[in-house]
Amino acid sequence: MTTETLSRRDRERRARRRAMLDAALVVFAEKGFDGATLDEIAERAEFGKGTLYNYFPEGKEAILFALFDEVFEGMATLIRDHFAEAEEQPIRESFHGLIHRLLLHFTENQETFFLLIKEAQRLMLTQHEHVAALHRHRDRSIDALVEPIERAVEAGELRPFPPHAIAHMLLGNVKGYLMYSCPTPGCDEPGPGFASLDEATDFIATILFDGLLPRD
Amino acid sequence: MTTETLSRRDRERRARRRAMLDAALVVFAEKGFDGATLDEIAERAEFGKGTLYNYFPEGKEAILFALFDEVFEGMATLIRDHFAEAEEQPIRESFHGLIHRLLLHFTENQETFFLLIKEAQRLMLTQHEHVAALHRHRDRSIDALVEPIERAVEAGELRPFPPHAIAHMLLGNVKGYLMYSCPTPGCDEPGPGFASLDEATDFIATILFDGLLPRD
Amino acid sequence: MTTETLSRRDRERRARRRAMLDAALVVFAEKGFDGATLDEIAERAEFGKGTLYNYFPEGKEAILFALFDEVFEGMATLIRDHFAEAEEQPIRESFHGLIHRLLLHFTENQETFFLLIKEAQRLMLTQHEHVAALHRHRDRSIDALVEPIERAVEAGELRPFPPHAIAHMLLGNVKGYLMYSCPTPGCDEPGPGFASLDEATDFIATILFDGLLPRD
Amino acid sequence: MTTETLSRRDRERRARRRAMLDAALVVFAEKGFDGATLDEIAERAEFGKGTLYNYFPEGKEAILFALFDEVFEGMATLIRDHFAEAEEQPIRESFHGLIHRLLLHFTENQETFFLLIKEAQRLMLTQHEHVAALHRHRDRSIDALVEPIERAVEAGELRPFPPHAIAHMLLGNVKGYLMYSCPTPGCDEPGPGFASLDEATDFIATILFDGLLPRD
DNA sequence: GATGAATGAGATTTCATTCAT
DNA sequence: AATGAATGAAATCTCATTCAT
Repeated sequence: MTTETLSRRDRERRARRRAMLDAALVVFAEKGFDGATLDEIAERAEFGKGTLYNYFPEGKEAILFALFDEVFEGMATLIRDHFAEAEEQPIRESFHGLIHRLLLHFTENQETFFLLIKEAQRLMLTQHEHVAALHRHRDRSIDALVEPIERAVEAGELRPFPPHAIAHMLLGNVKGYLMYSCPTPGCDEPGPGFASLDEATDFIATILFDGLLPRD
Repeated sequence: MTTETLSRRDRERRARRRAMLDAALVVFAEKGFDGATLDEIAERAEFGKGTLYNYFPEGKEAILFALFDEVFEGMATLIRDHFAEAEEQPIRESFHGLIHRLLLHFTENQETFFLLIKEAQRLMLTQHEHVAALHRHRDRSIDALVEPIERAVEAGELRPFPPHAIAHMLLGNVKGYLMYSCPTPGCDEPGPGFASLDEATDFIATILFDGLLPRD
Repeated sequence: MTTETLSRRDRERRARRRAMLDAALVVFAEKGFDGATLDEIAERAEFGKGTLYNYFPEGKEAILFALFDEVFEGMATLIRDHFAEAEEQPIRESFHGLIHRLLLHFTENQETFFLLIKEAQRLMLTQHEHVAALHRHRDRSIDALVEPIERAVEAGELRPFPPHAIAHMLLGNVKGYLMYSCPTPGCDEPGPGFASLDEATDFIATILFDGLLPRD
Repeated sequence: MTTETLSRRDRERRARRRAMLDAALVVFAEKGFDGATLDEIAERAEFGKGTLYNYFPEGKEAILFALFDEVFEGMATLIRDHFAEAEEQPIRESFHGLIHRLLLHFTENQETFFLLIKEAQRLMLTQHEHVAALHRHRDRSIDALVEPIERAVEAGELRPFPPHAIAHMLLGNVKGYLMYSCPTPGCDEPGPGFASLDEATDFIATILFDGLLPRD
């Protein structure tokens, strides 16, 4: 009945929630939201199906959105952390580093990437009641990018395009490259794309900052 | 019983198939594959639900893949046509024109775009038995791009990146821009992005060919 | 494709609807609304579970209310028919006859009676969204009674109580007697109450019209 | 550990049981047995859900039957008390008083009335394993009525009908009137029926003892 | 060939009950 | 003894597919 006991309960509760979200992420990433069943999620999480409803009383969709919370927050945090650390770098290096981090992040957390592509993008083109929430989620990553871009544009270090547009294109190119390089699932071949993350990073950064036309 | 009669039947058959696919495209684009029901498709096509099975005996998914056939073929044809017409142009102009055409195409055929984003991308990250077919579909557009890119690379007009990779990034940037500029569905606001297709085209072309760093 | 064909379809459709309602009545009467399952109703009706939803797309409750439609209409019709036939009779004979008919009706259609007691009465004491509809249903029987009662009251043949109240008590006494005389289900004993319907009718009519105090 | 301590425990135990039954009565009366959830009952009783099972190890239904115990016992006691107090009154006055008490009792304890109508009546028309217990419960009220009725019949003060039947009709008319006068739940209108309990009592007593036909 | 009613597998969700703390 | 999280059986409902007409 002491704080110790309470905090143990609390810790356990969080651990279970975590286990459920982990399981759900894997299943949603593989099968997609509609293809996933609560049975499979519960089984993978090693809980009874009903227990899911203790943690997410609003049901299946609430689990998806809880995952979105984390996934988008993770991306925004990564971006914010990067700029906090790379404050003094010239713009190209700074973004080169960010692209590298993002590629690494989504390579190491492929389920996260799949969830974004399969479910977040799909829902954003929908009249779903929570689209707005989704846009707000995405905008947290965009917003973290906009400020440094804005400064660079004002300093004349980047072409004078709308910072929002630039931010979207930056993330879009990372996602686009990952879609391209993604190996066909279930097939053994390694997938197209560059052999190393460094090369991939250079490729994206070159296109974005230098363009495909050779500069003499 | 003559060829004339037969060909009339044939024409009617095709017209019906067309009507079904048109209806399915609209419904799939709006609701997504899982959210769409055959009832709704049949009703919109003004046919009985059973008739769908006369034209697509393999069922719901067969309709989706028949749409993919058309949608990807349409994109590949657009690309091929463009290069057939723009044979003599310098590389930047030529691709500038292509980007414009693609933006126009997907703006005028938004359902097509939604289908690609919502369903084709999703399925490509799946172990679905027909992923390979999907990749082949996509590769027809890519292949139509690769040849001119290859020539430009060899002529030193483009940086020496793998033509496949370049082709993917080109299409990826068009899709990325469209995702960005797409208005929130159900909301009246116009959506972000540039006011005119020309500006959008310039934006994408500038990023891709000249890069975000100003050239002096 | 002629009217003949169409009317056959129509007849079949109605026959199926009938079979479903018949099955539902039996199951609802035995198990109550909550205790009944669609599986059991479908099985008893010898249809697939899904077929129920073709006929009652609004689901389980819609079936219940469709039954109420019939059951209340049946009761109201019985009352109206009775007074249409018994126009010239003195008031006591007329109502004596009605009581007899009602007892017979509910004895022969015990499921109907059970449905009224178990579900209609329960729902009427509820904030259910369709209570109002239920009251209107009941009022059709009451209304059919009120007119003759009103005339009798005005003619001084009945005590000057509100006709509505009298009508309710009349039906209430029939239901009350039936509740009393109803044999314990599942038990072989015959149930209390009078041996014949005639005696029961006399009993109810005597109480209602003459009172329990002997008139000298 | 002394008797005092034990009896305090005992008193507390009873108080808790009471609180649970009070909560259950309210919830069962409003939602019905099937519609009620143990969660809601526990919350209203301000106990943990598990605690309910310490007091009613047989579960939800045991709570319902514990309520029946009290409700039927309350009715029987009311009847017995009445006749104990009204021993010397002439039969009509005596029953007039009883009717008044019953109306008052159920008006003041509407949940009790709802439980009887919604659940007891329903269960009595069921093959439930405890129907017999329910009948026995009801018979305690009936039995308390039968004796005075029997005496009155033997004394020629009431018509020579079976006392059981008369007892049932008496209670049935009270319930019937209450069902009639009950306002539509959720609706603001006052409900039909007489303005005062006294008028209602006169109405019921007149019907039962004097009949609807005017005595000259 | 066109039709749409019939079908039942399979999905989400609820909730009485159990039991470790 | 009190608790409430865990549980899974069982319910309603949906919808792709079949098939008799």
